[in-house]
Amino acid sequence: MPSQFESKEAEEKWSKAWEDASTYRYSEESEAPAYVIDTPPPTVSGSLHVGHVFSYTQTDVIARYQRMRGRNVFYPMGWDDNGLPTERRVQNYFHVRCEPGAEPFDVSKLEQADDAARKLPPRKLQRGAFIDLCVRLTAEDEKAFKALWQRLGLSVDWSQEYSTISEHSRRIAQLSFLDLFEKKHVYTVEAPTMWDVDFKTAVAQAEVEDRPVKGAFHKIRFAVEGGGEFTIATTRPELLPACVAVATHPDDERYKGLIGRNAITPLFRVPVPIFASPLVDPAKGTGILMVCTFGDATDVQWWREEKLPLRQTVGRDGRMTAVEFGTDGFPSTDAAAANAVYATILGKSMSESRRLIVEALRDPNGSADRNGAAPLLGEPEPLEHAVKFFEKGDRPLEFVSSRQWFVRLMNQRDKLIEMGDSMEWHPDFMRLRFRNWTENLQIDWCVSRQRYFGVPIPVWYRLDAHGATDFNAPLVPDASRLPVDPTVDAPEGFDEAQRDRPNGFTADQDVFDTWFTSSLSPQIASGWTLNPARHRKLFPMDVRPQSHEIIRTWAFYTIAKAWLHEGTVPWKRVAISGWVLDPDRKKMSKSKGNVVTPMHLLDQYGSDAVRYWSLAARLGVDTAFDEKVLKVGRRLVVKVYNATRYVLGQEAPEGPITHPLDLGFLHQLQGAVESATASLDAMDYAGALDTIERFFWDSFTDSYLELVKGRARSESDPAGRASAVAALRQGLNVLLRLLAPYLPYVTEEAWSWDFAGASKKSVHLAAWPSTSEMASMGTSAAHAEVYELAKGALGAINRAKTLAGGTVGRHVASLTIAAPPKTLDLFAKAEADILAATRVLSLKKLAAADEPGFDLGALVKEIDLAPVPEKA
RNA sequence: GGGCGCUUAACUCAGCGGUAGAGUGCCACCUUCACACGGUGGAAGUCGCAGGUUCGAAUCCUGCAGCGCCCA
Repeated sequence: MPSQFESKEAEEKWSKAWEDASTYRYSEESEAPAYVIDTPPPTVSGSLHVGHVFSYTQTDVIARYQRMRGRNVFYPMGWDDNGLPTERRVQNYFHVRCEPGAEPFDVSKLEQADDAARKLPPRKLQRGAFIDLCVRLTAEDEKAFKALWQRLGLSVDWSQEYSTISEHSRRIAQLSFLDLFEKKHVYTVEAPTMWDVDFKTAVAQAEVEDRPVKGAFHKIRFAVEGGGEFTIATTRPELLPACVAVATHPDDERYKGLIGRNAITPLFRVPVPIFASPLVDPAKGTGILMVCTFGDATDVQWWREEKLPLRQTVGRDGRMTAVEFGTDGFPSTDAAAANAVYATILGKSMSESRRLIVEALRDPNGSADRNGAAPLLGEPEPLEHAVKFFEKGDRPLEFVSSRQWFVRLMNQRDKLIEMGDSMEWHPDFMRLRFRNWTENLQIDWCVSRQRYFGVPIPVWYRLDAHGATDFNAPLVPDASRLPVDPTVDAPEGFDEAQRDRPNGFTADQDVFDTWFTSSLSPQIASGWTLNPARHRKLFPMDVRPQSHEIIRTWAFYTIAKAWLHEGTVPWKRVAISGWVLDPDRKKMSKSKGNVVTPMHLLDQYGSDAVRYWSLAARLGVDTAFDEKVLKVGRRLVVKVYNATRYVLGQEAPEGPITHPLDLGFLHQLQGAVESATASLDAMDYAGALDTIERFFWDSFTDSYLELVKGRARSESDPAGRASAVAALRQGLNVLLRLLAPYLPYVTEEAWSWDFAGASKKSVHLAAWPSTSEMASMGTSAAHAEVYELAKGALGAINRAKTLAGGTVGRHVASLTIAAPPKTLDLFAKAEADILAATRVLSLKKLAAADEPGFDLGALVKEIDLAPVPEKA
């Protein structure tokens, strides 16, 4: 037993030992009931973050507890590697871009771009080469994550490792699509879709966030056909050429006369209908507004409901596309003037176009009625308003009409709410987040992405005799062929020569939204239809741990998939971890530069201490990062180590535990076990830790251990000595098991010295202390009274000693105590131990009146310290 | 605008109907044979504010304020 605990050495030694011995392996054969965890696959292209350590450790403690309870724990780990974050990381790391038409280039020797390379334009790569780089980089990122997880001591079964881009995951994702296709839960349609103009891809509602943006209300004068005018207010004057209608509230007296007539837009002089809609807020702006293709979601709704024409002027790159006024789609009463204005903004960005349009609106010649007044009234009024952004994007989203695949969810809303409500949420109020989101769903789930590193959508389309694509009858592969890449593989009944030829076929070029695959983590882990027996054992899973910001994405989509595929919930409970905030209670983020990385903390304090910090925080509660708590953790680790060294260093003949103090201590320990067990069963690992730690520190090391130190070495009382040492060992044995899920390294080290026995069985496979195990020791509440009295007397006498100017080591020449008879009775049962622990040489006892609720603070009547011995 | 959560000692947090708690920090003392990454003891809070229910409220209810988050 070395005198110092070296956490780093212990971490290396034991994480290797656990892996070598398959300590955490799920058993396919075991008869024991399974406990199944749907581990969140982290996005590996993201940087390691102290928040990872926090939430994943909270999962691990549950896994370890259930394993000790005898459950056959299924605890896999996945990596979410496909999707946009990886593409961005690869683009930046190698300074490359994917362009399907690029020249071939051998990327096998390509290294991280240096400063010189970054001065040149990014290298253009074909899709295959780009994907190779994505695979290469994610493999490295996964290594870093895995090293962290192993160092942290996550009891993951690494034989169940998966990644969301692996062949198996691609197969499951495509199977999911086929199932949804057969059940008619997916459809493709050309429709306005939220579109990121930088990433040039469609995004789903769940990936959209509102951000406050500074803008301005522009008041613009429109003419009315046949005479008259009115003024609209808009924050997006650049969409004036895309104006298709004007809307006002049906009850707004100011504009009632206009409804049903046509307006004429300024500059472009397009006649557009004026209609009434209750969605217009009369108090906002001027109460009458222009409807465009497409300024926002309401424009899309009006386009559908009012059957308005489509005037798409915003291109997929966020620039003004070529349109011609005076043609069918773009009528104008003065096409020449319209085209002249439009020519100035053609190909320009939104912000540039806005500036140019506002400029043009200041010119009286631009007005629709040419009455000598400029169409722009006054100066734009600055305001701050919420604008929709792709959560990973930098420019506002545009609504662009494009062909996309959707999963039909709007018709499932009620059922999804029901599914969410039927699950346990920890903490419970988190269910409201799910409900809130689901109730407010606006559109079906757009699952196609115009990206490269993802699971291909397994679909082809027929081409007719003229080479036109028939989107009405998509071709899907047989399930047995999956995974397929339709850009490489041909559909059944066709051969490769017919690709992109009249009467042949063409591939769907898109890949799935990352969430389409990550929402299948339970099915990926269980094997689903590929392994029905295993799936039946593992699904629905016991618990999904995750953090709260992805309730609307990850939890939501996973619940949706389980419902659409199998009509059930994916898990019984959801455990929501909080965030780690910086010391000022601000969210950690790269842009703020306040992210704490975990590795140096593990080096400095040890994994067990870092785990202690994570596990002292309750589920769902955001916690400020506080290094002090790591120190507390380390203190506990050292204390466990040293207490074990002491207890195992005591020697005594074999003998039963008979002393009332010893039995009383064990009785109280049983109470702690029951309390901790109840907390853990309710997912309250933090409450259990509090109970265990407090008992360990206060009751075990500070009280019990001090009280029996003398007797454990006694030469004159062999039976008492045997009892003390046996109880010390029993107490330590139980406490090490209670602490094992929290502090796996130090408890394993301590356990290995003796309790592991000849078989060297890990503490992590030992049984969680049970009520029956504790009950067999013959303890009772009466014993507990003796123990509690002794504990209290120890404190009272120490207090008196300190107040008298003594120290703990100082002997007490004489002590007089006074208490009611019952207390003195209890005192007598542990008297020798109490006097030894407090170094009292002579004791006088006075009987006080027998009053209930005697306070031990009044126990000591007189105390005389012995003289300090001369130093030798 | 609707909803949720938080507000307890200088700090980080427990407690959630019955006499205010822990750890850190602070102060004093102590190297006692497991542990100075330690021990013993001490000082420190009108439990955000205002009402209400109750014999009794940090704890339940209502309102308000501040902070954070979710949704629109």
